This record gives sequence, C-alpha cells and structure tokens, in this order.
Amino acid sequence: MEQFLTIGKLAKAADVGVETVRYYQRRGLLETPQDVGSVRRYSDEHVQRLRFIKRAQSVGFTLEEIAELLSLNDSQDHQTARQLASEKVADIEMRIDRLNTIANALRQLVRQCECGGKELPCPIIRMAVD
Amino acid sequence: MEQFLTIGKLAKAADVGVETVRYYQRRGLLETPQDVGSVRRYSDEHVQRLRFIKRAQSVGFTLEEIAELLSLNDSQDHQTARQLASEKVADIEMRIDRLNTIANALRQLVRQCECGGKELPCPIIRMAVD
DNA sequence: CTTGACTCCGTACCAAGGTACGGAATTTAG
DNA sequence: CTAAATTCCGTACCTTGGTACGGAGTCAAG
Repeated sequence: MEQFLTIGKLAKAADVGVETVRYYQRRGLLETPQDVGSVRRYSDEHVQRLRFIKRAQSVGFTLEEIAELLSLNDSQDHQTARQLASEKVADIEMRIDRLNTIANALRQLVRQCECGGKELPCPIIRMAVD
Repeated sequence: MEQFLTIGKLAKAADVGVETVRYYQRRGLLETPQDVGSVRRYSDEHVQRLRFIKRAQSVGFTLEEIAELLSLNDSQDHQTARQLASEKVADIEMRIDRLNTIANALRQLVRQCECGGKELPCPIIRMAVD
C-alpha cells in the first residue's frame, strides 16, 4: 500500500516536516482527509500539492498567494478563476523580468572580472527596472 | 539640494519606511554615511541600493542572500566575486524555470476555462519539475 | 501481546523582516 | 525666534512560516 500514506510518509515523500503538513492543513492549503480507523490516509495528490507549495515558495510567493493559486485550480467558478489566473501570469512574468535583470547584472559582473578590470565599480544595483 | 537627502527623503524616494532604512543599516545592507552637522545625508546611490533590495526581495531572495549579492558588487576580490556571481546566476536561472513552470500551468488553466470545459479538473499542481 | 514507533492535538517557542514608540536633539518653515 | 517636523537611538512589539514539546491514543513487528 504505497498509494495511501500516513502523514509521516507523506511528509517524507514531499520532503517537508510532519508539523509543516499540519500547519498547511490549519492554513487551508491542504485538505485534511477523513480518518480511516483513527488515522488519516494521504494520496499522491497530496504529495503533488506539497511539492507545488514548495516550488511556489522558493520563488517568492507567500502562503496566502499560494492558497489563491491552489484555489484557482480547485475552483468551480471558471470565469473568476480565468481572470485571476491571468493576473497571476502577469505577476509571474514581472518576477521573471526582475530575475533576468539581476542575472544580467551578475553576468556583466562576471565578464568584468574576467577581463581583469581592476578598480571598476561593478554596478549591479544601478540597473534600474522600475 | 535634491542630491543629498535626509533619511526621510531617502526612504520616500525608495518607497520604504525610515525604520526599514535603519534596519538595513544595522544588518549591513546599506552604508551609514558620516554625519553632516548632526544629521546624515544620503545620495542617489543609496536610493538605487534600496530599490535593488526591494526587487531582489520580491523574487524570493532573503536579506542575507541580498547582502551577498551586494557584497559581490562592492568586492575588491574579483576572483571570488566571479565565482560566487556564477553560482548566483545558476540559482536565478533555476528560479526562472520554476516560475515558467507555474506560469505555464496557469496558462493552461486559462485555456481550459476559455474552451468551456465545465467539470475538468484544472491540474496546476500536477506539473512536476523536480 | 507487548514495546517501540507513529499519530493526533494543543500550546509554546523560534527566526526573519520589519514596525511602533518614546525621548532628546536639531532643523526648517512661517 | 518659536513651533512643528525630523533625526537619532534604543527597546519593544508584530506577522509569517514554521519547529518543538508533551501527553494520550494507536499500529505493527517480533
């Protein structure tokens, strides 16, 4: 029975702590399944969801924003979901732009160092995007 | 004298709180200039730096990571700076990939909703990257 | 059938990144 | 020149995203 996990197995599979799983349940990011006997059982869906949360977190979304993303996924109200999803896509594109700006500044820094320019200031921060 | 700002003007120009500026100074992210009279004066450099911090934060860097980025910029040790900068670039590219994954999932969601598929589950979270 | 690991639940605590507050000194606008 | 706004500094407090802990119940391997 690899398909129905206890909370411990779930946590391990998604590489988070058991307490974290419970915390997300309290926050409403993860469904708390019905007890089977006196212990709850989790499926692969739950693992995917936890991994999604991790990825989204690692690029700067708050748990609240992630809850919103997930609710889009779950929503029956496709009209609203489409609208919100479009906004989120725009938001993500902006984040990507910012990351590219920072990456480009760093690449330039790398190049300058390679060319051995000794005392040039390396102005990462000057590259305004605004 | 638009060029030499008090802390209040600086904060306003960079759209952060005065307390935040002081906090960054304590954390070593922003230089504390010498007093001029009994008040410190800030320049456009400081504004740029604060904006850089904001942008980097908004895409998920911690203040500690940002301090590292900034120290690369300031560093005299170009060898080490080049090495670290390359690592950071790789890091950023990974973040961009993750954002693209999430954005693609959302775009797919948008498309499904447009096509009016009523009860299809919209599986944002299934798109594994790992 | 017991003993060690695991679950469940509640409450407490922690670190990061600020924000608020208060008092003394200073600066600036009228 | 005075009154209001700012600065500076220290300490206290707040929110987010967890982690730790403790006790009672439960499950599974020997």
